[in-house]
Amino acid sequence: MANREYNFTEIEQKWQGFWEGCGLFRADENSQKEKFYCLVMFPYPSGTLHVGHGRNYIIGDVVSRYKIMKGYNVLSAIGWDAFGLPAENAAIKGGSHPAVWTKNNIKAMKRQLHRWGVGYDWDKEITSCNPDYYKWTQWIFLKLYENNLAYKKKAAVNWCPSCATVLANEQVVDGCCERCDSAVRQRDLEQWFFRISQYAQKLLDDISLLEGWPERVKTMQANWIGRSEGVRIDFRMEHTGRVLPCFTTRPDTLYGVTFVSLAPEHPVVVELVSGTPQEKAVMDFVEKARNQGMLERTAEGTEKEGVFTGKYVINPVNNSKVPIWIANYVLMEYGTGAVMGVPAHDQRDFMFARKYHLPIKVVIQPEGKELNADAMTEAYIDQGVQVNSDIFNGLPNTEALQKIAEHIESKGLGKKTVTYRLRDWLISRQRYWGAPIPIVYCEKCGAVPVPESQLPVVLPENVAFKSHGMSPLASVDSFINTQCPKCSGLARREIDTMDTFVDSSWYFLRYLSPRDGTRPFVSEKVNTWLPVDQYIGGVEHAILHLLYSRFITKALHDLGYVSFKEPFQHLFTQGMIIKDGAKMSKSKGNVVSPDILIDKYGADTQRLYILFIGPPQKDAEWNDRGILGAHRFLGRLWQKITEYEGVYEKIKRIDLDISKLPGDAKKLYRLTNQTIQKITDDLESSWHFNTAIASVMELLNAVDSFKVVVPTNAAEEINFHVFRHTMETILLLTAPFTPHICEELWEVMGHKPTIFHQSWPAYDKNAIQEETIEIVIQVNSKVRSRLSVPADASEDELKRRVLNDERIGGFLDGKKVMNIIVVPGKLVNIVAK
RNA sequence: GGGCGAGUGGUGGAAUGGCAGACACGAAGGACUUAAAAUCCUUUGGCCUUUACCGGCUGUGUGGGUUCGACUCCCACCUCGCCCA
Repeated sequence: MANREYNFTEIEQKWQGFWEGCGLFRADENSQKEKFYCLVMFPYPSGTLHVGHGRNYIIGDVVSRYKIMKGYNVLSAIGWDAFGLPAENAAIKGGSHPAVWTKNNIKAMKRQLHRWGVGYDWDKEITSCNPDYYKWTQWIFLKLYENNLAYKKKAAVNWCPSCATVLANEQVVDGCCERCDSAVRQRDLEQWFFRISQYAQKLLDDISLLEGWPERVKTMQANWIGRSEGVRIDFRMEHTGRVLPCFTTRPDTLYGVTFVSLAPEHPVVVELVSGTPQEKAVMDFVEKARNQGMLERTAEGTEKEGVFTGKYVINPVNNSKVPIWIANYVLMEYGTGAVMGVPAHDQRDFMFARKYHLPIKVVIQPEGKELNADAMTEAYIDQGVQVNSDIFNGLPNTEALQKIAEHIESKGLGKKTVTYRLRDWLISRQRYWGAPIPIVYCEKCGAVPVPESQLPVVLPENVAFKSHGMSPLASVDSFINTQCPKCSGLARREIDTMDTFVDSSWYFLRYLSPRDGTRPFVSEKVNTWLPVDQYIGGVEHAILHLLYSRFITKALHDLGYVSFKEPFQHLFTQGMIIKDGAKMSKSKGNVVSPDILIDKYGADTQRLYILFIGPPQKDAEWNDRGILGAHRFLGRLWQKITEYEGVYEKIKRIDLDISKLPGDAKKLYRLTNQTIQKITDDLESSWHFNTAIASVMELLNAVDSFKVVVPTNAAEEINFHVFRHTMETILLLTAPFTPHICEELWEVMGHKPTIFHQSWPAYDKNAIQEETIEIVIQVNSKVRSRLSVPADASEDELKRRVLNDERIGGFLDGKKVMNIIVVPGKLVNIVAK
């Protein structure tokens, strides 16, 4: 029989069109089936996709197709995280307008997604830079603002003096501007914030609800939120008697305080030194520290530096007078911006004290050795017993920690406090290509929110991009000048735009009603479809995007818009594809383009290789030649099935019964059923696509040595039945990975499309059990022989046969059998001396 | 410095207490071909032994431990990656 050629280009186009036409991925609103919301992180349209990106979409597609076959009503949608800096940078460099640049990239990437054969409900496509989307991003801002979850305050921003512009954090590379390399300074500007810190405890507590999340992502989130319990201790300033609150997690070291240090930004600094001899030195230091940048200031290797203010505070528990210093390693953002210095028991304080010759006082002695302040070379931070601590002497420090905290609180000298590392979310960007913040400033009324009826605040298109100076919006008069919604007087619009993480923190709600012009999302729909059953994306979003999305969901929940507390039930983080030892990136020049490979081998080959390359949660090294193995497998599958094209329809179907099959057929039929079990297991439990594919390859290898011909007698017909069953099973099991070829071959085997409306194969329970098994015989844990026995052989039977084994006899000569260990179904180990 | 993850043939990887290296890639040899590609067959961790078969030893970053038995569990260490300081 003449085989057809495997023309993957033609086949892939044919089936992509077919699925689109039959609406395979169109989620059914009225279905009785159980819902399954499968979500991949929507891409930033940066240009074109490389094979590393592909992993995300292909995994998502495998899950969607598998769930469709499992009988779920699947929702799988895609969109574009389309606001962002690269588009604007391209415009500044003299390229096209961000809108055009973005639109072109979306077009290119959409084509790539189609060519991979990944299926989405394209009717639900959303683009975050379109007014019909960002109108609702602005709506969310207003809701947060109305509920005191959005506010404005002065905050330090990154400022490049040479470009005369504000920089986003990601534009600051090693403390310098990414464009001109000049040192970035901190500058105070009015900034918009979301009050995520108000949700710190809920975000922390509800991590326990995230059962389907990787442990490490949950740990990263918990660390980022950074809850710490401690005590606010009110020191009094000697010269005024006013309170200077210090936060500490170690109240047990309170008697060891020998100085207090303030953050350079601390508001009390100016009044402490103004008009004093220290003023100049202190203010110079403050200026220097502020230009140092947070990261550098707190880095372990950085020199701890400080300056004395000339003033003192009184330690409330022992009335000792200690100097107030300013120190670069103290941050205003943490605690109260003032910390007590305990050099004997804190390493940074220790280094600081040694540098500036401040006293060191030991208050915790370790068990069994004597600390001597003068002889110490580093701080003692571990546990011990209190000394020099008045009424707390002799207590273990862990106990004293509680007692001193209670003592402080009962005497009104401070309060037990919980602090979080999590800061409020700074959402304003001094940038053009983002959703405008819907606020206007009126001389009479102040900051006034734009009423919902006037949304969206449309981003003007006709603007000039300059590499220097303010955001392009600052010079668009028609945008800036407006009427106050309250008093109709003259007003100016806010020119800052929103962080793109705001756009992406709610897009999964919009997929359910992407064209609804009256509301951001339909509560009944999102309450039905969410939480997302499976979220798939890169681990690089483990903190920010996922935390922001959780926050927005919780805020919407508390405001009564959604009924669920968490947006994502299960999270899967796929590993990166590495090439030449590095992450694929344009700048490194190590990207592999999917288009060339699809032209040469087809999308199915590429999908199969990406899935076969290794376990998907781990990083994997790309090998250009490795793809050949995947292509060969598909070629052999094609060959095997098309060889009998036309025969399948002629042979009547019968039910197979393993007990009636001859030897070879029985073996193949059993292996086929075992493979169904193995693959289903791999997909359900661990997502080990690589081993799933390996076992299909093994099955196909087994088919190679199975004798099958176009049947002319009853025996040949039995074999053909078994062969057909195996090949159909292979197609069903492989369809989620390589959908086009499987769909085509399904048709070749005489079926009507689509294979995805077939149910996932179930294995024949009678057919997976082996009749005879091979038992390994060990002598002193070394394999010495093998034995073929019935699967149900008893332990005694095994022992008897093993000891009678002729090969084993030689190894037991002159030895005494001490013990025989039998592992049923696996091995027998004879321990002999 | 802390937390988490990883370390297995020439390469990607498999095995989560029971035959280490499944399945692939690459390589070597062979078949087909005028030739090449494609395809198919055989071999393929290292060392030793043997004409050959059959064998033996050794081997999962390093060093200990638990166990009849350890890539797998425990302790210490080294290297790399990520996150936090």
